[in-house]
Amino acid sequence: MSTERYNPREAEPRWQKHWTDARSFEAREDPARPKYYVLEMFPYPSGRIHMGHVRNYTMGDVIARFRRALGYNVLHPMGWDAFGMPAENAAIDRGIHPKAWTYDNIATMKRQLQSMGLALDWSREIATCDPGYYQHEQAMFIDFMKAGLVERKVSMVNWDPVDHTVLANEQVIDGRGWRSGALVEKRELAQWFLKITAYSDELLSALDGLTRWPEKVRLMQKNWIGRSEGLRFSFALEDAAGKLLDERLTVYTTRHDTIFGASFCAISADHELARRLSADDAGLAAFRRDVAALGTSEESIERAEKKGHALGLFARHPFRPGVRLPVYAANFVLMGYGEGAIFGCPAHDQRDLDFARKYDLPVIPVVAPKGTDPAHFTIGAEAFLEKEGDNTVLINSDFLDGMSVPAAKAEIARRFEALGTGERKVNFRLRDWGVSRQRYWGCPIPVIHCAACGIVPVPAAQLPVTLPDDVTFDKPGNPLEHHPTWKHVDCPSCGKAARRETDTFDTFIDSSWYYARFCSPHASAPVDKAAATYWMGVDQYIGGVEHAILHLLYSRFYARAMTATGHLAIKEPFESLFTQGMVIHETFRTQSGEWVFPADAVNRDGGWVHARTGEALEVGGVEKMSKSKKNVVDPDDIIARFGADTARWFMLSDTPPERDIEWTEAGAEGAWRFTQRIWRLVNDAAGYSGGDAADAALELRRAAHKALQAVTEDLSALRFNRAIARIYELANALGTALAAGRAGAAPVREAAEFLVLMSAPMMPHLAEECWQAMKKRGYVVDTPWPKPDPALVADDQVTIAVQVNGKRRDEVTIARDMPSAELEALVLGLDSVTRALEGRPVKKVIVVPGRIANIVG
RNA sequence: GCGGGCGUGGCGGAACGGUAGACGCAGCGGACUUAAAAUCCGCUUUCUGCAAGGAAGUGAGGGUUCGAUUCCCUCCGCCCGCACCA
Repeated sequence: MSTERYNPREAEPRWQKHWTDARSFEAREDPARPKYYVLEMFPYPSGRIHMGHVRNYTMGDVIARFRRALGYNVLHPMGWDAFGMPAENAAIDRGIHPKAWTYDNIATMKRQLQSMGLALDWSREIATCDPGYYQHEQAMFIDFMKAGLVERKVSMVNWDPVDHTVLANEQVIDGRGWRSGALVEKRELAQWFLKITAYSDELLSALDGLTRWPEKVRLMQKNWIGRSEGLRFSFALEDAAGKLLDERLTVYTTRHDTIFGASFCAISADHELARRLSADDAGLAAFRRDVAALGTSEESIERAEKKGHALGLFARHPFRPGVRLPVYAANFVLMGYGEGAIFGCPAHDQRDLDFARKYDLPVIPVVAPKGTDPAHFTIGAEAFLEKEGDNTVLINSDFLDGMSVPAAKAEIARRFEALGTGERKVNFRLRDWGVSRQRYWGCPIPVIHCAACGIVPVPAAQLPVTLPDDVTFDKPGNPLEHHPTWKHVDCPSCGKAARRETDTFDTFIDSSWYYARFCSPHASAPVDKAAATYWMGVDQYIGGVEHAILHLLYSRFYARAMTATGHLAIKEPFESLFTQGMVIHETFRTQSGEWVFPADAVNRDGGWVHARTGEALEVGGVEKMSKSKKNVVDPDDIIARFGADTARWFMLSDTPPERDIEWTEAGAEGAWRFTQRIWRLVNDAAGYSGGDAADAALELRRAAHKALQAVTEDLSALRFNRAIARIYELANALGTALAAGRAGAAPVREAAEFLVLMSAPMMPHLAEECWQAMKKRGYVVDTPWPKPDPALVADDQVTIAVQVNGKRRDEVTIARDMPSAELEALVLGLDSVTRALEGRPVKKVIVVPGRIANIVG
């Protein structure tokens, strides 16, 4: 029968309006129903959505619609991570106010997201730059202060000279600012810190409970937190003349077993002792400047040469009377870890060995493979590092000789503890979270600096501290600092003139609790307890793996801090995490190396040329879509050409969701053809009046129920690409049945209905349109997910392979419940088996019911 | 350097230790059409054979097993994370 083509341009906005008018996706707490909270990482309003957003939000939407059909009360909200530097950059570059720029972008991107037909509860929309949102952030910060989770300290910070701001360690990548790409310098500033390290152990151990997180992400967080068990102890110090000093030098080590191999001590250039001594030591002062200049720059990435400056002090070996170790300031010792001081054991640490060779210090091996003669065990250019499973013993180590490494560690720890100069200590790589930023477009830090009272939190009644709108961006640095009046306030405590904090929060704070705010976006408290208790935690969180450490670790910390201050009652915010792959695309460039938009590249006679200039083009690699390489495809264009359903379908087809997906024109056209194919099949099925041969009907019903079973399982497990393959199979089966004309109207309609309902999470507009074409009552969006009939899912005839010595030689179709003995007799009688045996006697027959029969001969 | 992951047709990819290559894309052939588009049907791992069939085949090599893409070991290649953390 002839049917008009399905026209998404007309149908999609119509259904979007229907869902909005019917408030289909507005969520309300309902204790009687099981809840399901699905959340995708909210976007930064950069201007327009890109294909990565399309993929991310489509996945979340499929889950939301699928869970809804399964009867869950689904919460699926959306908002904007709206503070951040690009808004200020736009202000600086183009003179647009950050607020105007941000809200314009939000309007554009909201329209784009709506055109995708997402099942979102827009009534819960939040923007982090809205005072209605950030006032709660400020209130909670003050609560955190009271709970001892906030600290102000002078610290060495990473200064981004382009953005004029401080970066967290995590925002420094290869010595460069994560956004500006500028080489980062070191500076000292008074900063606000959130004490995430108070939860180091907890954040680490709780990872074990996150069984529905990717193993990879858990491992990355584990390494980031970096727990190590070691010993902290102190050396007695003496001067060059051997006179004992009052001061002792405290070091941290995990290799206390190698204490007898120690040949020097080294402290960080930023160590308090080094600072003090540099006052009277010009050489040391110069050395400290050199180290600071190197900072986190490229040279250190390329493993700068180990360098030190002798302090003229000596550490007395704790177990070797008369032996003393020279103390250096060294460029490879980090102030931020342990005590900022170490003892060097060159034989068993490559850094220490490099250092010892340069300064001609002794190299004494103290650990060697069992059975090695200590007299002949020497160290060359490489330190001897233990590998797991090595069978080693201590040598050259006095009372430790002959012990294993763990036994030696235990003995040394015991002796230090007995002496009272050392203790076992667990250390973490994780540092406290510096949250101060010298920027305008962020949440103001709600404190006041008073000459008389010191730091005074802004009283609750005076919150929010809102950003002034009248700012200028004509000079570098923080506009809040330059503002004529904003920072001048009276001290809430003494009433005298005081100064507002002009720093704003790291935007990672904004995104560390938005998931909780979505539970009650209009509540007067940061979080409504009842709402959060009902909705939290997030049942399925979806986003890019680039947030594996920062955002996810901060959010885990925030959930705990909020719980500690009574705002929440959970620990882990995200029960299940899924990290989706990127969208990649072919690249094209001209002979002169300029990138060309794929839309401008045309294939002519087997080669690629520029559509307008005709210039020959080179095909580059398939890479992540990026504006700089111009290999981008605009979602608006795709939706205008094919409709949202096609774009959504393509994003889920073929490639597993965790892998990178390549956007191809051919693939998009394939998805488009399939939307039309479903439309035709459904229309044919709706008017079907074919025969009703029982076997044909049963075959189609089986195919439909099997597909339903498989798609249900695949969608539950987020295997979208497999679910789609199953839907194709059912479409093929239905097409075959329609062409044969023997299946009967009821089975055909059932198959068509399943086809529509199963594809609805991916192609919701088309599904509604098909539902109407089939004259079904109501709407797909309100229709429960069908249940497969187990009797139809299981075949009663099975085809099993017949193997001889593990090689497939034949196949037989038998009743599913045929007894093994009967099957054995059957396969032994096959000609193909007799031939393959070549006269050998049968030794054994292995029968796996329903799968295989293997004859061993 | 340390840690993790991945290698399957021309391409994206399927495959509870049990018939490798489902499904899609591309390609080839055919039907419909004045023609094209659209659509529908068929073929499509390689080698060999007229065919029935046979042989090889999941990065390479070995092992466990009646049977290995799947489990174990060694190596090669690619990707990602951390990177002086004592």
